[in-house]
Amino acid sequence: MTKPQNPPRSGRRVRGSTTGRPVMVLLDLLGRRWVLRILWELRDRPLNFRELQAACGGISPSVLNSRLAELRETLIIELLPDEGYALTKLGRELLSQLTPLAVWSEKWAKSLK
Amino acid sequence: MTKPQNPPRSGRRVRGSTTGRPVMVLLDLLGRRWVLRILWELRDRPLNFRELQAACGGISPSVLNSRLAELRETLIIELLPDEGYALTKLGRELLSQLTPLAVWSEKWAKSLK
DNA sequence: CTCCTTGCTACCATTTCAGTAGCAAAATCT
DNA sequence: AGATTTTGCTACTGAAATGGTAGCAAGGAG
Repeated sequence: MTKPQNPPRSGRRVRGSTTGRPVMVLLDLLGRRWVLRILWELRDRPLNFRELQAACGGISPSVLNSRLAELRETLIIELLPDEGYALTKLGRELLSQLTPLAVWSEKWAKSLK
Repeated sequence: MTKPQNPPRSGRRVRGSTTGRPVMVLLDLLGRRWVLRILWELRDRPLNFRELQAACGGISPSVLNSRLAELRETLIIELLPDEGYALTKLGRELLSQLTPLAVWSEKWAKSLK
């Protein structure tokens, strides 16, 4: 990883019907394709663009790039020169609230069989 | 709400690159448009189809219908005659893990300003 | 210089979603 | 009973998001 280059483009559009309440904005953000997955893949360590792309099973770079831009604008991840994309402090807080889902999902999977 | 009618169609396709691990399947499900929002709107009480549609800010009925079908197949919600769509026991467990996000989102919103 | 890696853009085919109209069945009214 | 309203849901079309591939510009290595 080499270029910390261009800063996040500002002006993220708020889609749909978020009434402006933070929880709605958050659900809206997390509900976008690949966002949860990206956070999940960054749980252990920073990954660079192509590592992240591979970890997400070959997500197309254009989509990955726009998701990363959105997550950077919202201060959930950051791009560290020579390290790659990493969760910020906020991002780690958010992820910590998501990790119980991994446990629950096991139980859920059993119910589905 | 009147017709408990046709049962959920089986055979939900697993999109993208879920490796089959339950947590991946879950993140994939939750990452679909409107899913988190639907769960959120059902947090207090069952809602019928049109109430839910209104609560989600006018989501188109075709999309709502397919999301509801998916959530029913995965046993997260159910359609109760004379009550409407409601979280199942599993669904309530899932939602309870999501509610801390509402608190966190307030803090997050302050950081964004 | 050449070769490789990396972040990212461009382009187009495919899928998904939005938005509206409206139907069939059940409930409600008269 | 007949008429009207409500409700779950489908159909259809245009718009938007995504998938998939190719490849560029810049930095590093040799």
